[in-house]
Amino acid sequence: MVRRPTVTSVQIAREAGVAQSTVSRVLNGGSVAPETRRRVLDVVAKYDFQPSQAARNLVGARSGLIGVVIRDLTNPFYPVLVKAVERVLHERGLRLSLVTDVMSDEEGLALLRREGVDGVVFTSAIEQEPLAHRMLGHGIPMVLCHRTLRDFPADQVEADNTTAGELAAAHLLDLGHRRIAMVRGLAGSSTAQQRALAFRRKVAATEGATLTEADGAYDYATAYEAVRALLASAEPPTALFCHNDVMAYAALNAAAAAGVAVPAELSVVGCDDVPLSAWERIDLTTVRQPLERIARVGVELLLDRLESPDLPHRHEVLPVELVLRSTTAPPA
Amino acid sequence: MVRRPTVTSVQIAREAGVAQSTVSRVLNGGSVAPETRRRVLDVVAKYDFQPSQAARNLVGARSGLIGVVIRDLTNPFYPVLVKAVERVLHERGLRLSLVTDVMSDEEGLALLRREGVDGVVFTSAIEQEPLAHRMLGHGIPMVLCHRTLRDFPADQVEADNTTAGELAAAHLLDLGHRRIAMVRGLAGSSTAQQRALAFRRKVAATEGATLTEADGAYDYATAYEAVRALLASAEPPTALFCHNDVMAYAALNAAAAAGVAVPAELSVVGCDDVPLSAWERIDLTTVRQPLERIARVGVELLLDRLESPDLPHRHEVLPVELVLRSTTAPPA
DNA sequence: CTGAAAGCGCTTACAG
DNA sequence: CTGAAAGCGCTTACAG
Repeated sequence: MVRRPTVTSVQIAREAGVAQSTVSRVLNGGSVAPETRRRVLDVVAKYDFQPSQAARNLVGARSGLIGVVIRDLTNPFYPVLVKAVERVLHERGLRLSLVTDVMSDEEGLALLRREGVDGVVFTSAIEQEPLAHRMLGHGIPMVLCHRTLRDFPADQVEADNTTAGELAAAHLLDLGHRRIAMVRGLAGSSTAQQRALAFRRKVAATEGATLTEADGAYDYATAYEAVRALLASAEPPTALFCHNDVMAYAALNAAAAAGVAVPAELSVVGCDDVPLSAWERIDLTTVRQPLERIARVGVELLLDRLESPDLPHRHEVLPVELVLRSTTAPPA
Repeated sequence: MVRRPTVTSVQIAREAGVAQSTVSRVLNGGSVAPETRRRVLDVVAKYDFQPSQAARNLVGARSGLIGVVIRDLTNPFYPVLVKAVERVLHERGLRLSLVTDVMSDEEGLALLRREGVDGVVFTSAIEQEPLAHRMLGHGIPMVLCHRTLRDFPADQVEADNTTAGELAAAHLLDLGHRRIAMVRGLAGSSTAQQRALAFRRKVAATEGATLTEADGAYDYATAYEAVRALLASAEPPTALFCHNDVMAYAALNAAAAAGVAVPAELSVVGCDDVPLSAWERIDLTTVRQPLERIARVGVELLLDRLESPDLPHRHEVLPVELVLRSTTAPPA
């Protein structure tokens, strides 16, 4: 393939009768005489000139690229998060470089390094998993956004997952449920750990309440199977806390498949409150995470750090709230 | 911010005792003596060297970047499409540069030009809208993927939307419905136009059948309101064809809100068949588009064109199928 | 097979 | 305010 011809700043300079460096100054806001600036901008407009990002990155201190590490884009949680991150980045004139589960951690890291990202918004950290540590080792500024890591030397933002677990437990216990189950999120994720811990503690403190747990890995299919098994057991639970909304949908669907009425025979509480959950056909009682704010604060922490690398690390915890809808009720 | 120090090919060369161009040859598969190659690769491995993509882009004929233009990432249709596109690109060693509705068309085009994308997968073409034409005008190779444009000089792939409209109409008519409504997709989109035309034709050919139309713009909220209005009319339809699944979900939810039983009082057919539609709580009868194949064929058409710019334009139409689930039944 | 050199298109000191 | 020049880190002919 032949490189298609592109207008460069040299050609703009020639046509405007100035030095190439003057074109650069006009575009980057250096001091230029008004008349000169006008002449240059006229030629820029004439060709709709767009300076090469590759050349800029090569010479400049920043690439304007921010890596965003997620996992499965088809989990409805992530598009909401990515969109919010993208919006904030775009407001600041930054671009997003997406790393998903289409590639391995190894490949993702290599890509972000080759692309020279200025920083990374890491949303899917897992304890005992080296990717986040390796990134930091390569000197890439990073914010842990949504999922966090204990004692990790970086800025972090997350929802108050402890309160999330407590709110879910308190709600189900207050309704009178005692045979309770929990479908956990991905092992090693801070969100699952914190929600599980808080939920367990609250249930354990209640006379006569029993808790069964299953691993749902934040995955629809895994959770569906886990709930199917729970409902088929000798003493099925009357209430279920799922660590995210997607697993709660799986629970609702598995219950429907098993002929178990929600909420009459089974109460279900999720966690996230993605838009789907408000649909009449779903109408899920869930703990709302402030997703937009998590994204915005995450990006802002990262940008602050790019400005001031020596700032002490910050760790923001954002409030959650229980959203009551129609998937919970007192036990039969 | 200070540029953080990065290992370059010059340093690799020095440490391996070879010329910098030899390092480049090792990495890009030029002819190098096995012993030399080994020495270089040892040093590359020692530092986990990643060559700068910016420098590569600046000098090379290709950037390895493919623009992917979508609109709303939170419409569950797009994550599926983007993921499929990303997977194919990754198999070919290419990266994706995402343009969404977070930015204007103007900004998106400027970005793709600055980034020097090798080509663009355009998924959201609209008739009477200049973005696709302007891209082509800038000499950017392009494939119209999913939505197409009449007489547009580029490769195109789409589902057989005419058959989609016919299948939906035939199904509802066969069930005995005569008071039928259609919620149209975005005006100017080929998908909405083709589906509408075929559906109308089929209904018009049926004695006694009437068709009411509403604009849903492929948007949940718009469709919800449209269906609410339809159901509140003096002679509400007994069957509904929505031009995509998201609008069908809106219809199901609006029906639930209005106390209209589906399918007893209202049959609903969608179009897409995204994973959600198979959920027990939704269980939507819909026309399946081969999304993965649309994405794969789209990327392949584009890559073929990058290899051979003078190939005649191809236009692929992929088959659809009706997926019967529980949102349709004979009228009461 | 290997090295020296040119050059991709910019930004950024440095002079004037 | 403006221009000439260096240089970012690579790939790609071109010699040898």
